[in-house]
Amino acid sequence: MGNDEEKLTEKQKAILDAAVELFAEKGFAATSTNEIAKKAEVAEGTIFKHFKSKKGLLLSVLSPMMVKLIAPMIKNDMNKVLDRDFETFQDFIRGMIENRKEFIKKNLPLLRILVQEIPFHPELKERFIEHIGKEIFDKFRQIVDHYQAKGQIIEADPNTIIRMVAGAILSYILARHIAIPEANWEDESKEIDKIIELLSNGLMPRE
Amino acid sequence: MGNDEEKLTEKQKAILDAAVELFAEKGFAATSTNEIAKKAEVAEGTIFKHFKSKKGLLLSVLSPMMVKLIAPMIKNDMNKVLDRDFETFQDFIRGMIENRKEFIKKNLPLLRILVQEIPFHPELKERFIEHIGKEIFDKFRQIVDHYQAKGQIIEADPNTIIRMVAGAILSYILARHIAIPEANWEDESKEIDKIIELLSNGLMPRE
Amino acid sequence: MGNDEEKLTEKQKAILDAAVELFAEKGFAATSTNEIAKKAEVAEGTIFKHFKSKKGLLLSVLSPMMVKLIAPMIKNDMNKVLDRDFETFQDFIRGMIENRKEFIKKNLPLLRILVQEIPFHPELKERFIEHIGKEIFDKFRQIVDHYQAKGQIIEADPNTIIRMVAGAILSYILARHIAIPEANWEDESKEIDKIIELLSNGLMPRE
Amino acid sequence: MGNDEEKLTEKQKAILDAAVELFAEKGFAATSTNEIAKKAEVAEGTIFKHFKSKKGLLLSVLSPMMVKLIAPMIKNDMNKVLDRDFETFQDFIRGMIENRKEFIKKNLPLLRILVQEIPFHPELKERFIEHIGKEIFDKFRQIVDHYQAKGQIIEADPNTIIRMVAGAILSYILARHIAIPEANWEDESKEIDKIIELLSNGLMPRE
DNA sequence: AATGAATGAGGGTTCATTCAT
DNA sequence: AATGAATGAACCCTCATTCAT
Repeated sequence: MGNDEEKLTEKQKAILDAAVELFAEKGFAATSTNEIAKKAEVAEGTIFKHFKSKKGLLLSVLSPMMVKLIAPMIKNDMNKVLDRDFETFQDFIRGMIENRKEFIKKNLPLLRILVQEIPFHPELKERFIEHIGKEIFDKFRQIVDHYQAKGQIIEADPNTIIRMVAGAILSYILARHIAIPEANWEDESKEIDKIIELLSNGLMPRE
Repeated sequence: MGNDEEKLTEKQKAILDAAVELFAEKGFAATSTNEIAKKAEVAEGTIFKHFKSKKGLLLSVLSPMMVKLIAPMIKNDMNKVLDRDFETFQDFIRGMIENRKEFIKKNLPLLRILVQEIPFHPELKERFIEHIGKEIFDKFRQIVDHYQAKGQIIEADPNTIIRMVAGAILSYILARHIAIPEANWEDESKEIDKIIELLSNGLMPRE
Repeated sequence: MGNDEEKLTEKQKAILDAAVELFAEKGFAATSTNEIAKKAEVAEGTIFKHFKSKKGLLLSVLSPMMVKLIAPMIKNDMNKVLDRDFETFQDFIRGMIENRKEFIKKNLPLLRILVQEIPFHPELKERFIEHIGKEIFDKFRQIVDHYQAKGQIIEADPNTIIRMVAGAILSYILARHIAIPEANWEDESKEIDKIIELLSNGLMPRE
Repeated sequence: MGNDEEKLTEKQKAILDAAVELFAEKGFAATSTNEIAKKAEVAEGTIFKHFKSKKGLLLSVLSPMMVKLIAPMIKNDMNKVLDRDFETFQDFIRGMIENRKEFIKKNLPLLRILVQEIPFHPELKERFIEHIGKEIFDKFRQIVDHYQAKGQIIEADPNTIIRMVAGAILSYILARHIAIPEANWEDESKEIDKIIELLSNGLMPRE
């Protein structure tokens, strides 16, 4: 069920695509397998042949995105930090965002489903926290340590720092792409600059 | 349907309480009116006599909390700012949080339902944005202007500032009370101090 | 339950009126007591205080009309025939129609309910056939005998004659007042004349 | 939903049969889909898979009979009249009845349902009047014209003539097969003879 | 591998009726 | 006499899932 995209048949892909679209639009519980089958132009039985149950379909939908969103951070970003490809913490944040921007935009519906459904599926939550949240959190912590050691960021509680950074970025993504996409937003990289600036320098004027 | 709590009968309260608990636990779509009736120790028909439909029940559950969460900000906080009861921006944020802390803790399930269901109910979203979101956003903007005029916070884009503050606070609430309440957290007011400190001074050391 | 109209309270009348209107419009089974209560501006419980059950209400609605429609025929028409107030069979038919015209027009909804519901309520059917249908049929038969004896109508099977007359009149009422009231009809008494003419002289030309 | 009988599966036929029986016996509104399912020995869901809704089932029940009852009149009877297969108006009526006798007897329950439900389902009424009633009425009118031109029937208003004939036949069918089938009826063709005789010669003796 | 007819449990909702007030 | 809150059975319908083809 942890399908690598390459091994999927046309029908399987059609089902997954339809499921993503509908789960994101109406929520998992409010989407019927019948609707999915229709949108995927597939018989209802076919869904169950491939994914065993509706829940299995949900997991198959979410699994690959978790991996793809998280893995590069652990593999690449960390190394780039250690190899001094990111000289400053700001560079790191900008780089991290830049690397995921396209992926996130393409997979917004998936992210939405993940965020929506995690509270209702303990296995999902557990899997996410244990295998992914912790790992990424650890990596992030090491990165914070790294820049703290270099004296680039202050000696505050790393947890709070991480939450602050994550909160700033996520609240931006949520506001821009999900909550009020209809507002007139500036160019994306400018918005990101503003966030990074504020994050690093705070809200109070420097003397 | 916009019930003042005082006018509710025992049964109505029992239904609302049961609904809140179950909606928060399993989500709106995955909760059956049958379950609600059982938990409220009421006949299923009674629910529909009072709330017309399952969706009507959802609205009746969410309406009062929206009002109670938002109204005081507009009425009280703003005045306190103008009356210099909050000397600094930090004081304002601390005061605002302090005033809502109890309410939020008592109504966490309701907040959760609101956040979970808003994406799937356009009327809800509209009502929230139009009648509440805009008003509170305007107020907040005035407050930012006020402190910017006093030179207490930098001249950055107010939207970004607001998102930053809100993001920091919400990510704390989410992390502490919903996502990983099982982590070992420090005393709440200390955590709040850390957030405010970081928000105002930023992540980079002041020389 | 066989209420004489005089003894009814305001509420009872309101209930009966509302019931008549709704039963006629949507049918007995498809009308809810709740609707009746609302239209009668009465509490739902009140209906059951007075009429015991929904079916009881139906019977209370239909009982008086059966009596009023049928009784005069037995009491008056027959005597008029015997007293030679109706010289010919045609006079009799015209008189009978004339006497009931107003009543029927005013009570079309009731007639409709009666016709609609009789097939589904054996007691109703039985009561109608036993106590009313037979009596009126007997009377009618005597009348046919009377005019046959006078040589005014042919010696055919009285049953067939009665059915023919009744069929002609009813199909006119149905067509004009229920099935296609929107067609452009001639003046009512002219239509009646045509029916009587055709009934008595038949479809074939008299040489 | 306008099913040709041939294309129906066993289950579909069973459902339709059960529905006809129950609708005729208790009326559409008073028949539950649960009952139909049980009588058809089918799961309740199956009904809705095939007929979409209870109302859809009603339409599927009635549609084919409307067609089958009416179509032959337009196609065959008219031609027979023109081809002088029916020399007299009486022949025509007798032929028309004869041709439909079996069908009507087999489909009495269906006729009953049609008559009972038409008043409560505007689409049904409309469909019947527009697509069927008008067509058959026009045909019938042409036939009356035809025989009037030949001098076989009098020059009265064709509408009245049609209503008279239809009323006579229908009141016979209603009386014999629905209202009081328990009465002791003569042989059917004799009854028909009597009706035709009365229709053509009227109630008054020809000197 | 794929279908879609069939299932029956359970969904939200309405119902006639009761009963304390 | 009148109310209307409360009931729970029954309503129509949808659901995820199965299975013969």
